[in-house]
Amino acid sequence: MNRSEDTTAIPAADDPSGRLLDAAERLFAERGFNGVSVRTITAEAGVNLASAHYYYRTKLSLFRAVFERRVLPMNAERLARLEKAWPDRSLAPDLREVLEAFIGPTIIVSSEAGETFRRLSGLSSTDPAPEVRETVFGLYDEVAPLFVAALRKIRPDLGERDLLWRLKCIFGAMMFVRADNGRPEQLVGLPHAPVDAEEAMRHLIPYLASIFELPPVAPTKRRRK
Amino acid sequence: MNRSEDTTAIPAADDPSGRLLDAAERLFAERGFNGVSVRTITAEAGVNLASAHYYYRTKLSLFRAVFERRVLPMNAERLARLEKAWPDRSLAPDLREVLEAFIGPTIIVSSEAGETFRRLSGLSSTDPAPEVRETVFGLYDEVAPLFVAALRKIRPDLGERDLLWRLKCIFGAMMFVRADNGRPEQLVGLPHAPVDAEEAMRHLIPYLASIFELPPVAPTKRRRK
DNA sequence: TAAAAAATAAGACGGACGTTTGACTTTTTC
DNA sequence: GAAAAAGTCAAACGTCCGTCTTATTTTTTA
Repeated sequence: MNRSEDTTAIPAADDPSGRLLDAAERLFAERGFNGVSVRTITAEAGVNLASAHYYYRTKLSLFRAVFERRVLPMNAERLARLEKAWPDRSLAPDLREVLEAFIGPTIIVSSEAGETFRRLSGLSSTDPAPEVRETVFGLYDEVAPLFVAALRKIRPDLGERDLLWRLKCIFGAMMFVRADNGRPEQLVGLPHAPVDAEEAMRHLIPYLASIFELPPVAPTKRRRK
Repeated sequence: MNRSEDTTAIPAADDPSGRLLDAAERLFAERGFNGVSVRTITAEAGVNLASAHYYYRTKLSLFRAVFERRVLPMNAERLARLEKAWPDRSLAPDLREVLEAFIGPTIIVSSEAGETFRRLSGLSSTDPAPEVRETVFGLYDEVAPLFVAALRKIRPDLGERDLLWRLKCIFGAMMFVRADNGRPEQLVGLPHAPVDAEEAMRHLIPYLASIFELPPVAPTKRRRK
């Protein structure tokens, strides 16, 4: 009804396909892929149900479109930052710069619609539906392996298991911050305010760097029975 | 059909209500609350559809029952360990012991059905459906505040924001490990094997302890415009 | 302005969902 | 062994789902 009031997302023109993207992003972020119906999305977007099919064919490809709109520029930014932090592949880059290149764009995202998308992508990486996770992982495949390669270069002394477990901690913290479920705020008695990207980076980088800089975890020798 | 082959969960007798619990746990862990229908659960359990209503009234209360069966003993174990690590509340407990008390039981869980439940509870803490998250959070309310209190006692010098962000990292890593989505394994080129609880603790404890032992993050001074 | 293309609309498709009913069967109780 | 309780069952309730068809309207093109 009100044409200008609730277009929170910046990109996408004010045509039906763009309004569908915006509405879908907002609703998927709140309730997840399977928690929202196409009907709800079209109603929120103020377009006819059939338009969703007309522009995006299926619900999953609408979801993919929502994701691609944000992830593709975000990945470009991550790659650019990583390139800058690691111009010479034969030399080890600086750990903090690599972490910033990898995590920074995912926290900031490229517009004020970031808050919504951040939540969505945090949710989706552990979405119970396999097709959702696969869609999301696929879109990160362009950057994530390079990040792992950089970490390997920084710590060639780490075994595969050590690398794996440090990655789990880094991804876990990153995804949890992005999903922003409000639980930690509830537990320390603070209000659940939107993530402040600058503050997030100020904490995340040293915390995650400290994990990665630890000496290798000695594997427990096979115990004698 | 085969009575003894696939009773993965230890507790719950082999009666319909127990078989429902087992089937529900397995299926919820695979596909999430909204990804499984009551019909699928009853079929997997080999009981009539109406039995689900007879024993548990609603799908959500079946979910809650699944959760309570594991969480209540797990919380008891966490409380016991925390009590042991922190007998005198006026003294600061040892950080690693507190982390072990809090995280250990969630990784190990009390039976070989732990693998299934671990995934389920990792998934559910970021489930898109609010009623699911609330159910889960509610069950952790008995222990989580005590854990935060212990952390405060260990580091009284930390400001609220520092505590908050360290909590986010700790919870994030813990939940990510429990959800075990296989992504890190994929990225480092290792097979996605079930979590080895001993190995998990060997890595998680020093990693998360190192985060918590960092000096306070200096808040950036309010910048002049 | 006529023809072609694009967009929008209403509605129905078959199916799955959570939940409930009411009749039937088994088990328990005395 | 009769009465009561507990458990099981098939069937249906109303609702919502993703998708698609077909018709109509609007816009573009020539």
